[in-house]
Amino acid sequence: MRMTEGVEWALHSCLNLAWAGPDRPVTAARLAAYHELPAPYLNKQLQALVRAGIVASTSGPRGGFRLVRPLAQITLMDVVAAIEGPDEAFRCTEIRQQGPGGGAPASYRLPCAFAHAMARAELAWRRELAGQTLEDVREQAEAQAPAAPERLRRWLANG
Amino acid sequence: MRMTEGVEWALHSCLNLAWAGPDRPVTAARLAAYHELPAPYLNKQLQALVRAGIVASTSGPRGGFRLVRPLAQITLMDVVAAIEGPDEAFRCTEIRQQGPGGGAPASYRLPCAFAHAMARAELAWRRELAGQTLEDVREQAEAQAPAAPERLRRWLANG
DNA sequence: GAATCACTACTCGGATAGGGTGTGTCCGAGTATACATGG
DNA sequence: CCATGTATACTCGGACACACCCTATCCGAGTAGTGATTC
Repeated sequence: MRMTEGVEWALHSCLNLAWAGPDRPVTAARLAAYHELPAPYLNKQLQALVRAGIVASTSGPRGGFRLVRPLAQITLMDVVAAIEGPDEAFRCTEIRQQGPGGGAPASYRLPCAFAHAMARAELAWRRELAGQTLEDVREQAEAQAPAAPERLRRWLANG
Repeated sequence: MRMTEGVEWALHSCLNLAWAGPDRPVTAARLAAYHELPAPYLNKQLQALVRAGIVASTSGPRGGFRLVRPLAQITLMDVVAAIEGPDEAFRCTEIRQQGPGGGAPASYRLPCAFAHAMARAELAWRRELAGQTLEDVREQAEAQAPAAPERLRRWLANG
């Protein structure tokens, strides 16, 4: 089981957008260059964030992306769902119904016990993701590197 | 994010092995036929369970697979780890260190705040998986379909 | 009749191809800006 | 000097190839059973 690379990019991009401030949008090319990421592909991930209503985009000169709401109102779950999609990791294909092992169809009113157990675990995962906001992460990140926000702003201004 | 199909197969196979009883091993071909699965590929998954020490294999005539320990001592985490591998879903590639965004290396003693947050969620997921044994699932499954174990044993005997 | 040996059939195990999803890239639609032009 | 229309440059957005991992498969190594053979 492996999560898409784009999730990490989207998370850092959201944090960078918050540090950049709401004054003017930041283009995908700038966000990508700041961490040496392929710009068109990061653009693709940002589009997913737009569809999820996390960031907003502006076309044309002086356009770019900006956060729609403050970091405190963006959970990790929001970003993961935006990039990875809403599907669950474990998808029960109901093999119990196939072949000689599949008995009377009346037994299949209730969901597969394995699927239920796996869903329970995924629920715990989602709950934990939904309980942490990007604001929490920002505080930790700034405690580790207090100069990071200012460095980003300078780099954006001088570019 | 998507979990391998083989996890579902491995889980049902373990349950079927428990229902078959410890008297004699069951071949991969029989286990596969019972749910109309591709036999060679299921064999591959069973090999992973062997490497993980969950089932044991016997070669030659009257060979096959059998459970090493009772279902109560096999957690969902054991099976998932055996099939999916030990790697975490979210793998931090430390993009924060790349490009102009990467500041002084001294800031990177501590792990990335995003990676820490994601790891916390995955820990909750793993904890939930480790808290449920196959015995728990067996009880639920037999409550839903009490005839299932006997049907499997009959089918194995008549095959 | 019993033990031994070789043969056979059967099973797992790892090495080998194909398909789907993520990864990376490109070009076109749309817009704010800047400039030239006319009043 | 100011308003207007136009051309321009820049940005996002979706459509297009490539690569890797999961899926599916095959054949060889090893083993238990079986039968013939010999003492």
